[in-house]
Amino acid sequence: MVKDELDRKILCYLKENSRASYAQIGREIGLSASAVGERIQRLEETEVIKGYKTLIDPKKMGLSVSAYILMSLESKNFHSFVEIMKDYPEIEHCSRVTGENCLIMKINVKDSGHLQKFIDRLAKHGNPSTQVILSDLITN
Amino acid sequence: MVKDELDRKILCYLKENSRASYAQIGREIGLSASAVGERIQRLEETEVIKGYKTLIDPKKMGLSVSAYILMSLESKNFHSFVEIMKDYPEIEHCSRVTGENCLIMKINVKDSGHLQKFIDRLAKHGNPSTQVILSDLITN
DNA sequence: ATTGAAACTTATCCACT
DNA sequence: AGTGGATAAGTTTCAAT
Repeated sequence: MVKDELDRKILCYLKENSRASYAQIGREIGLSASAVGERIQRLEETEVIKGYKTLIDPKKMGLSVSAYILMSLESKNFHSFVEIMKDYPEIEHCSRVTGENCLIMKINVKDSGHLQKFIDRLAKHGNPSTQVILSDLITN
Repeated sequence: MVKDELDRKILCYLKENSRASYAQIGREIGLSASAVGERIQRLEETEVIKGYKTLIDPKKMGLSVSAYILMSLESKNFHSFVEIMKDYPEIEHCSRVTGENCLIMKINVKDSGHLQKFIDRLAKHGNPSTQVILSDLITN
């Protein structure tokens, strides 16, 4: 899948600037644009590359409060909640983690009122524990 | 900054596919490529758009264990640790959250041995509490 | 697996609106 | 603030290696 140093260089470059052109990457690593294109196509097909995302500032979209919520669920509710959760637009990402049916999610909400409503909604299904984000120190 | 529905449509589209061409986005929302380009340039300048990232599967890079680590630090160590931490390649992202000098970070490591070493390194500065990721349920 | 050429598509600039 | 035309740059495909 990731064959050699050139693949790693391409991924390293794309990671931080997914809008870079093949030509630009090629100049950087000493390869023709078409070779870069073919390598990237292979990395996409083998799902080494899982997508190209744009980082948008939630604050500038009117979502001024971000938080991590840790939540444990009863076993019987777990899978139904996971389905319900997919329709919550507040959730930026969510992972299942070790511990008794535990989830960690990152959310973006308008304000503390919205946060409260969101927590109340979660509390119907489990025990959410919230930690509001003060600042992002590292973002890769 | 985000002026109207067209801006929101552009951001919504770019969010999930940051490699889309201006022409392609223009076709989608009924605008010329040059108009799309000008809007995106403005969204970049006003930092509504904070970057274009490629999602790479850590497992396919030989990083088979991912985890969230919650960590509280002593007040006097906090800022020096934040500087040290910036050189840890294992950290994918890290946020300061409410609570006594608390951090939440997401990390990717090779295996459980690597995880142990990493936790030991953190433990010199504070009290890390680790939750290994079993699966990603939502990724936006 | 990489190159370079050909054919096609896109980006960027600018005059016009 | 958007359009459309012109030009430079980029993408994609493919034969050759």
